[in-house]
Amino acid sequence: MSGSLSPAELARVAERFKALGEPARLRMLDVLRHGEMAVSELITATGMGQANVSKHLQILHAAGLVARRKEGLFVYYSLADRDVLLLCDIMCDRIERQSDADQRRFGTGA
Amino acid sequence: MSGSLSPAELARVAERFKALGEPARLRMLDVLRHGEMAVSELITATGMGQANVSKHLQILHAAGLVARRKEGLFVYYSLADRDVLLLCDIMCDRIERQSDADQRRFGTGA
DNA sequence: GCGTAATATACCTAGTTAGTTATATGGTAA
DNA sequence: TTACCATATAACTAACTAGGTATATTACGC
Repeated sequence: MSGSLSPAELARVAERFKALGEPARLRMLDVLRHGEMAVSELITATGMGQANVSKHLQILHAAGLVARRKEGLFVYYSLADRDVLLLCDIMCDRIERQSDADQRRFGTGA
Repeated sequence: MSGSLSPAELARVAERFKALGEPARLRMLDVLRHGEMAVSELITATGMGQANVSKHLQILHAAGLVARRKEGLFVYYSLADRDVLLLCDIMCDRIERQSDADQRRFGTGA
């Protein structure tokens, strides 16, 4: 965000943030922290439906957040790079800081 | 994203990413890089409708991405902290890197 | 008080999307 | 070939959302 982004650039950045803006997809990324996984493993790990998992994976892949590798019948997905987790970590830290601030502001009920 | 986030935590993180996943809101944040601004200034700077700007500001504020300060008739908004821009910068860097990679892969047409 | 300016909200419409079920695609094994 | 398995996609519904217009709220000056 160096200032004065073109509409096309804004749209691309927004697309990627939007891909992260869904609990189901964040959960899948969280699961993928443990390493590369086949779709069927993700289905088991998340408890989500097969078609739903597949669709979310397409969205994550289109956003460049996960990498894809085919091997026989199976398709293995993994985190595209460490920035993906960095983004989530920053966002989580923000939330922790704001939770702390809220507690300071409203008290913990002691 | 330290692994095994609760559904409530996932929802809160997703809410914040989703707030960033809209070109109009990214544009507003980009404009706010220049400093605190009243709503009317944002309307002028972005060319968006008044109700629309106001609604997007509520979303950004609910996500903790902008700070709000009232002064008389005016309400001034500003970036909540530098992490907001950091997130965008990381995402932009990702896009630049991937654009570079695409150019290397497909050629620049020289 | 009244009028007016700045912002927020209600309401509506059109477009989008998550989740589902059913089906298609691609690859393997017999 | 046929049967089967893993994944992707199509089609549908319900819920959500961006953007607009109209209205409400809030604070100021008179």
